[in-house]
Amino acid sequence: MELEAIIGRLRGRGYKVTPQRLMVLKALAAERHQSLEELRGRCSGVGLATLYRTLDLLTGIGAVRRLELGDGPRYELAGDHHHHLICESCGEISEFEECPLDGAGLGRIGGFSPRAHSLEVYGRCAGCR
Amino acid sequence: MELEAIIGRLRGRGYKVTPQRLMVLKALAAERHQSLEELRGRCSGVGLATLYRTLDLLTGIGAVRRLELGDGPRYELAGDHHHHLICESCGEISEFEECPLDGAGLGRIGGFSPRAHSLEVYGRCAGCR
DNA sequence: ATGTAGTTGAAAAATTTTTTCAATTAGGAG
DNA sequence: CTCCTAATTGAAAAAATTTTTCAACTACAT
Repeated sequence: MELEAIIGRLRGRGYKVTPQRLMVLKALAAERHQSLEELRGRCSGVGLATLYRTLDLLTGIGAVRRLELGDGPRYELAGDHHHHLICESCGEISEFEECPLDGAGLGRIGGFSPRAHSLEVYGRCAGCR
Repeated sequence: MELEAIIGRLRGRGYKVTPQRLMVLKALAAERHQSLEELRGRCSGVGLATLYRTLDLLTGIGAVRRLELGDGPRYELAGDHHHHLICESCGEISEFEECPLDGAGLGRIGGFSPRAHSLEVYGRCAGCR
């Protein structure tokens, strides 16, 4: 399970597995690309500072991705590779899994060696056309 | 010239071309992906609020892109299509023009019709390998 | 030259994020 | 199971960032 792996990674690095951290992880597992406020809602009892600290920690160990999709940061579990579609009309955010870079891939670019990438696509969702 | 086009667009939409706006535009033309502080440095005499307002305005009319590359927002003229390489070791930001999506292109994705996209590549720069 | 809507700077307000610090707790050692 | 200790937490304060307010100013159409 996804969460188990993250918990293992926390323990492996000497971090404690606290109820607060578990709560944040479960909140993240419940839905993708959530804003801080949404996470707050799902993590009642977890202090604001702890929420920030936990997201920092999880981002640091690669368990969480911090997104900037247009209005304020969002967070999601970093588990699977996918990209975001942002509707410029209604603001809806959706995902797609078929990475357009899969085929072409990213070889060395100049002297730069890629490790990861993020791709955001802006346009209009089905509903808004 | 790039700036002329933007100035035209401002006028066309009923915005005034003020010395402050020109100063911000020239600052943006001087270098890519600048932080607010860098822009501040190049725009002496321009009030902070005006700088924010101007960047907002220019972003609104599509003349400027606001970037989120890792630590704090950055801004650049939206003129040409390019993407960013972010070195995870030293933080250096560089660009590349050859868009990997050029060939494959982005057709309709599900019901979503793409208008633009942004791609950021994280890895290690030549110097850090 | 004039009038006016748009613009500006400075300060205040609002928002967001980080830090501080005393109290609490997870988890290893015995 | 109990103890111990370093890690963690919450609340409040502080810091950083962004937006708003408002009176004075100015670009530019007429």
